[in-house]
Amino acid sequence: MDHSSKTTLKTLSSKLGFSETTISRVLNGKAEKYRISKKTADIIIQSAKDLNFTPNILARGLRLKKTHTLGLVIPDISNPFFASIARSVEREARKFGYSIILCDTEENTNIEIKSVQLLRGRNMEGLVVAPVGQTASHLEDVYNAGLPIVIIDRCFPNKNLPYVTSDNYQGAYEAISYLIDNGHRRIACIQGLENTSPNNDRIRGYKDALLNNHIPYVKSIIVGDSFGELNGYTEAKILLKKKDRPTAIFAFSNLISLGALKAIEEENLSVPEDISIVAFDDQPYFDHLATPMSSVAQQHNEIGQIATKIIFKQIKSKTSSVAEGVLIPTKLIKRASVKRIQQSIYHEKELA
Amino acid sequence: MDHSSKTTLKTLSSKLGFSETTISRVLNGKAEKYRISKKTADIIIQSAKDLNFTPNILARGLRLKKTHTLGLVIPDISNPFFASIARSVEREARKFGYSIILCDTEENTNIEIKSVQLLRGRNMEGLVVAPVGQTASHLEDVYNAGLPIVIIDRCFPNKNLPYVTSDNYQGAYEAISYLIDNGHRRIACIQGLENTSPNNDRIRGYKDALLNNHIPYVKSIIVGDSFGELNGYTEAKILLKKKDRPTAIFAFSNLISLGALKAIEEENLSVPEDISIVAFDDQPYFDHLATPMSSVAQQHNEIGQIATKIIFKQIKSKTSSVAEGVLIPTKLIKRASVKRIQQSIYHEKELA
DNA sequence: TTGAAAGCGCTAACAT
DNA sequence: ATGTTAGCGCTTTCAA
Repeated sequence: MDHSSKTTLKTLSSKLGFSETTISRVLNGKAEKYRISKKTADIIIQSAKDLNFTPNILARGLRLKKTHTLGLVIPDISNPFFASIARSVEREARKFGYSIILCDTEENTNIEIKSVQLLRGRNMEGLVVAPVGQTASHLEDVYNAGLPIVIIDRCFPNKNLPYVTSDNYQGAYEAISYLIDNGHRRIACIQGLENTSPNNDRIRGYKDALLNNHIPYVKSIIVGDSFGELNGYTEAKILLKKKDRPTAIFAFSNLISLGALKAIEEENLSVPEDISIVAFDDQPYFDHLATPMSSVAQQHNEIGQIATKIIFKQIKSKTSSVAEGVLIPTKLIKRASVKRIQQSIYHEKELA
Repeated sequence: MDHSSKTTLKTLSSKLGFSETTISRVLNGKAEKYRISKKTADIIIQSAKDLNFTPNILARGLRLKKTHTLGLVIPDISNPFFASIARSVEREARKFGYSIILCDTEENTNIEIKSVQLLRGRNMEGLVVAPVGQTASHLEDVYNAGLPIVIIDRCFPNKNLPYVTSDNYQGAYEAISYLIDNGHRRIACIQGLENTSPNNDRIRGYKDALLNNHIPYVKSIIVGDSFGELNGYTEAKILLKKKDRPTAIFAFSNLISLGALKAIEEENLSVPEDISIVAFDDQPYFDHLATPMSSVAQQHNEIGQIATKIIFKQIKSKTSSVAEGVLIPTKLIKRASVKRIQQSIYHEKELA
């Protein structure tokens, strides 16, 4: 039943007769160091408890220039991919006594820029950023200004910025190889936001897999422009109505795959009989879909945890040296959504 | 290419020759009010921009006792239900220039208590809390101490605490009525954490629906103890092996329903032929499951948004008066997971 | 073993 | 139309 006015060092000081300094020392565990008598220390500690004293973090932060807070910037926290990552970042941070300010940028670069600025003003000790898009100078500025930062989910190859991402190239390469091994040749990609590193890397993996299997690459079969569900739906609709409908779709995100499924159902087609599908990013419910969905699983926990560790490393070293990049391996999960099909009689291997 | 040392009012003051006060005034849009000459104002604004000045929020917060920050306490941000809510809370807060500190309590009351304490120390202006469990005195203390707070997802009927939750009673009542209308009489509940308001209310809805349809209530058919996926799996396993296997399952959360589906598949049974199922809380992928899942949809956005509005109302009024509670209606979504079955020949209506 | 004083960066009250 | 002073609550010299 404490009064609503907060207890401060001053309160305690006038109550107990000791100086604020002494009280501060005791309450920060420095009693030993300053050889404060056990008796004094005990009194102070007890009294602090009784009066429900909690230090004002603002004041401490102002004085120490330490806020014990990290900024977390995410394009969409309701996307389970980012939610999982947020969870592991928060947990890892909490382990070290740090809190998280969460900024959702709604996939909007302007909001992202504002958020980063806001977080700087709020004296964050570090930033974990899953950037929306194609631009990164505002992030580089931050890093160069000495504020610890780590990019997740994407990276900017020509910028000096630490990052943690899945090995998108490898993941895509394996997924496409798997489809090819099952006889697919007309494999469509429904991509996400163009000119972002995950998108680029996945396309590279796609192309290389085709190349290594002597399958010609047809540009028109890569479609789409966003990682959202709607994009998956719209693009799948169009793909399915094409005369030379693809035999397989590679969806660049879990949301895209959901949208594609909706389109497939609407067209009265079914997976995998009429069309096969593989999604990037596994989800817990993929096992229970009408047709269990094959996917490229990303290690959400690892991404968040390692990113946070990198932040702490920077905080400790206080040097924004040469940025390190970490690639987290993906894992191909084979489920029923991929059908083994007859190779076309025009397949060059058979012609040869 | 600014230097890494931060620009402060002092910096600007010595650079421009104006006092910190004047600069502060201009930069806070109070130039008019203090009749500061346009020329001066322009110089200051320009210079602030050039030197990339951002006010130190800690200092301002310390001075004004305003942090423009809300605490958001969530049991599991990777649960899409909470992620959606977090998103709408963040967005609503941002609209009013507020930021969010996110605390994930991992469904652990101790972490929750610590988080609330932490957030108090961090001078949050308000708390949005989705409590883990059955205890609430730490939350009531906060409210009584004058800190704005709103509970979401649950409520504590005998505590004076503002809350926003779905109308769990009504949602359950409708779901069970729907099952009954389809001929089901042995309807099992896989419940979440007991003695929490959503759980209690859903059970009340369940019982009343049975009662109004003259169906005897069998206690042993309500099982389970957590809102997680594992609980759904384990309890479904047991239910399915019973001699008088229920004809329908009412899963108290989206995660529970996922776990139940897994068990059903493992037992080589299928939905809805062998067993019908309805889940509380709709998810985007429910449409695409092996059997599209009937569900009681909750309005995630509304919950988050209204909760945040209530916080702001409290912040403005500065009185922790009598707490208001808001019930958000749910919506029953009928999909293929419910089968119309023959009524037993022993049904009392037919006997009568 | 303890305290006094200064200062982190900001804004509001009180001058002029 | 602008400046001086004080103080938010904390920690860290420096002093005793």
